[in-house]
Amino acid sequence: VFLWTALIRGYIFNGPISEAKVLYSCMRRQGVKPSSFTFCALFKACTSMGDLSLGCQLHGQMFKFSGFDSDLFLHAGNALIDLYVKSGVLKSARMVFDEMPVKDFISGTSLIVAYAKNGDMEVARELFDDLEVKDAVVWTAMITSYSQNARPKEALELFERMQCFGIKVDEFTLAGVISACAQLGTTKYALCIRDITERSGHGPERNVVIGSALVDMYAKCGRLNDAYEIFNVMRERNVYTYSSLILGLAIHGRAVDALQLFYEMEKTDIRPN
RNA sequence: GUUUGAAGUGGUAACU
Repeated sequence: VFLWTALIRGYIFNGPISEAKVLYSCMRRQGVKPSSFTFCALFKACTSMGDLSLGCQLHGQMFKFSGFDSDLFLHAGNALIDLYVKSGVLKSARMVFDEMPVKDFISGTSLIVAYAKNGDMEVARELFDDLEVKDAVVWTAMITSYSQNARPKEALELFERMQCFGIKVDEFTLAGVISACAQLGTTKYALCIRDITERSGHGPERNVVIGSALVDMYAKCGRLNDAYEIFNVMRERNVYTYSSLILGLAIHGRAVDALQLFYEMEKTDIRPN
């Protein structure tokens, strides 16, 4: 079973992936019992091929070989959840998750993001609260989910808790939090988050995402001079950066400046969308 | 005294 699984993985890595399926059939014909490692590899193959129905078949077969240690089943379960989430069958993904004796934040994060994208923040939050161990990724996923669902207060509330727990904040977290501050449109949070950003070492000079988010935030707060200041220190800019500042100028009655900036953008190789 | 094989990698910015 070790060799068969290794071979299947080889085909997933180097292709053609469809060979993984053939190998599994051969393996079964020879009476070799697949392990949790085998299923893990196969689910991964299904995900890259977009073959949901094969995944379902294998899911059924996996029950016949129960008796995997629960900590080994974790990996296969996560791979299966990944397949279901990416195939858009959230219900099946959730079923697998609920039936896993040992869960972790890897598939937990996938599910939280999937529910949040459906606008189901209550379920997402429930999953989040139920996770016994949380890392920076799942904290960030939950915070940006609130942010993306136009619930900035909850995003900031959670961010505060994250800091209390001493979880390390990175540029992904900051992007979501800055967006939340922009939605509130008040200077109160803006200055505080600016400070946190500076201290984090992910300043606008080097990071175009953080820079654009800050430009947007200041623009929404009506602090256009600060927005310009950020814009000017940025080494790299993109269509988000320009759009954020143009919009900020436009909604604060500075139409001429907005157009002026648009003409400047046209001189660069950044194309308007 | 030391050392041995295959597995899940999820979260980021504007407008609409």
